[in-house]
Amino acid sequence: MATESTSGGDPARTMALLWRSPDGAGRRPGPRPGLDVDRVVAAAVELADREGLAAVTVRRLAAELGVGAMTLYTHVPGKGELVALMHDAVLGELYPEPPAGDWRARLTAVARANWDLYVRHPWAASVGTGRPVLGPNLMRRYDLELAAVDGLGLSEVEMELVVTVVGGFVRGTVGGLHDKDAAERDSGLTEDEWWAATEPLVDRVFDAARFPTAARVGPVAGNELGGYSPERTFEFGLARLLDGIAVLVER
Amino acid sequence: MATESTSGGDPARTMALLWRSPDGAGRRPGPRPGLDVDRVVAAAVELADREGLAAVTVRRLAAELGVGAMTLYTHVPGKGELVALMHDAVLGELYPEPPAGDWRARLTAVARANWDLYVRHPWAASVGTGRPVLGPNLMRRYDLELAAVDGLGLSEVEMELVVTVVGGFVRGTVGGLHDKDAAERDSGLTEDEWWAATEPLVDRVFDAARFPTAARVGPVAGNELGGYSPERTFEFGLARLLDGIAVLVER
DNA sequence: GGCCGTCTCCGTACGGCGTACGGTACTGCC
DNA sequence: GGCAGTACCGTACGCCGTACGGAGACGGCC
Repeated sequence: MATESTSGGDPARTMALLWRSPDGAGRRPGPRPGLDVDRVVAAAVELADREGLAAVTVRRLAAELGVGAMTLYTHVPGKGELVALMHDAVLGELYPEPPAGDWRARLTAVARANWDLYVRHPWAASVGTGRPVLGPNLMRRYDLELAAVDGLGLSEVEMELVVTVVGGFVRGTVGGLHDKDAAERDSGLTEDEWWAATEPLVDRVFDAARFPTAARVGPVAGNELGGYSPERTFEFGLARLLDGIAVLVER
Repeated sequence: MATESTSGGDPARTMALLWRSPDGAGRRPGPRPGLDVDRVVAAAVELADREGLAAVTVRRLAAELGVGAMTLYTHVPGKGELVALMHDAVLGELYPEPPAGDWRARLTAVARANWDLYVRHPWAASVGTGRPVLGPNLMRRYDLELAAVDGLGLSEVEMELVVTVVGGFVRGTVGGLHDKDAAERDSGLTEDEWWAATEPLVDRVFDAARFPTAARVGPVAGNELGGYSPERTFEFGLARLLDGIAVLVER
């Protein structure tokens, strides 16, 4: 699912940036910086929210900040690290308060908080997690989400699996939202307009006898859900998933 | 989640290619074609399986086929359409036989078939679905998966939602696998090597008092699962999801 | 006060990408 | 035999990320 890599240069440098570790020395000689990591990252997040992660190019971002392209490399080692910093930055929006209530309320809060985050920052769902960038906000999320399933009599492994499954479900489902946004942005067509243009083409090839169930269900679902509806899918799927976890928890 | 767009040129041309509609005329004047769509798509799929979707560039693919870069444009309108054709092509591997058995067996078969497909073709999980490319194999999948949840007393909308949720879960979970592959490929480090290099950096900043649950669960889960384990997540999550769907079906 | 070393900023350039355009050579039909 | 339509593809354009090196600002030291 995720396509945007975050790997790149020196991991120690990346970690230092993520945790904003002071580099030891105080004011050094040289001109006063006109820019800092936080401003760069904030502008990048804002740009990605507005026009998608693909619009965040070094030149574009630099122009938006009113500096030359290569200036960004003074503050950030490279594009990969920038994306990592953006990702950890938006994760910082999660859980102003830790999830509370009974386990079902807590897990619902976890799912909904992640969903809302990805709605605000759709690009964030496509940041690769193959080598998780272990920033402070990712750590905090991991900790709070595990805490949300603590004390239920689950083993450590089960706790980890529950959290991962819920997270994977949210990411998988929100991916549809992200795709819709991206498609609308770079085709300039709303879903209705697209379907109006596509339907006649489908009719020409679609054989109801060959796809009987699709022919019966597709139109009904399409009408009732108003096309593909990630929100409905999220609500429905979350309810099913929680019912399934209940079987495990309340056994 | 998905980042690879498939949009682009004339939808009618794309549909004709996907459905391999004969274009009416027989042999036309001109040199004998040395290449056709199927060979291009097959080579692209093979290359993507081997080195990831990012390795499928027009120049690279053309070189692999022993032709000039621009030659590909004779057979395929553009990169977007190529990806669409690749996607529909691998979907053709699904369901040599329709899922059979009771509903739980059928839905398990659906989930596992998609999982196996994405294991064979990890890049396929990152092909955007914002404007689904309505090829014959996507249609067939949609039809067969809906049929797998037919006759359970679910409404049309519920049928669609169940299928979408299961699909979203599989895609979301397999995303982890894809990320791992991609990260290993372009960092050259296995997960163990990466963790060995990263752990000391984490220890320097990680504060067990600040993240108590993570400090307790993380190491246990890490050891027992051998790092992040998408396979275990899939098995565990599928069991929970089916239990939850059972509550709906057997109400 | 002057110098040195370091830092910020950034112009230029390189090798990639997708693909528009136009040219060339081949071939089926009249 | 000529023509029209096709397959192939060299060149070029505007993007991308970023390596490299130079210019100018500034703190610390003498």
